[in-house]
Amino acid sequence: MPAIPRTYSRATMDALKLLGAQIRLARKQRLMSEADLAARIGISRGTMQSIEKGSAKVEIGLAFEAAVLVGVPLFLQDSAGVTAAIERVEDKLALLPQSVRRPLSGVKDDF
Amino acid sequence: MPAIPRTYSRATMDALKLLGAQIRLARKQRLMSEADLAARIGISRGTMQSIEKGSAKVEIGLAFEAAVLVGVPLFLQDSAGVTAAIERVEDKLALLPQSVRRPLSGVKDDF
DNA sequence: CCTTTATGCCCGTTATATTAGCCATTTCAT
DNA sequence: ATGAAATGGCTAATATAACGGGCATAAAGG
Repeated sequence: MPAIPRTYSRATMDALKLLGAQIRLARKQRLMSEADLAARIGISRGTMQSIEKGSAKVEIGLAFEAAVLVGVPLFLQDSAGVTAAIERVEDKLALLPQSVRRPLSGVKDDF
Repeated sequence: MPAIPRTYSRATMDALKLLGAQIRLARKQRLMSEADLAARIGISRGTMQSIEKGSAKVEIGLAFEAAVLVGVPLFLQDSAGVTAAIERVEDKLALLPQSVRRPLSGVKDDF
């Protein structure tokens, strides 16, 4: 057992729950059983259940695969905009210093 | 080694990459080091790096925590709408049969 | 009604993510 | 310039997620 059973913020758990519920809904709309979807992804039915239950301890890649496979949008509504969004973020990233570093004097922590 | 090194769809990897880049960007904007953010979440720096790298094999809960902590929006722009969205999805879910079942005859698979 | 299937849940085993720690390198503040 | 800190990448050890499999219940369709 973990010394401390790790906690998650409300926002995280809400997001997980939402994602899981969306997947479950979309799956049923497509008339797939848990076993069907699990097989498509290449995971066990148990893991599929964890995903739909909104468990925090599943591989993010598996959860995303499930979402993609049943048509639940990730982050952006249009999947076309994702690559563009990646570039945009990475452009901004390029403008920042490679390593962050607080000046020794006090700074404003937020913007 | 895994018998089969598991593959992920393009859409999934793009979403992962975007999430990671957004977290990295937001972290730097807040002048936090990898170690800072990792400590806040309660994870190792190595895992933090995996998250920002967009690895598919991190716990989804940890990745989401990182996003939340630096202010990267999950799925919806307004965090207020999340709970409402959950209810909406679960309402729809309630209207569907508890267990899906294909009629024996051919059905339209999509809507 | 009765049969078939989907779902919920549990357990032991196995695969693997996470960790702490370390070192090299880069990079920024002074 | 130079020193302190951030980042990148690696390792062995440990924690734990994912699996297979099984069983019970619910529920849909015939």
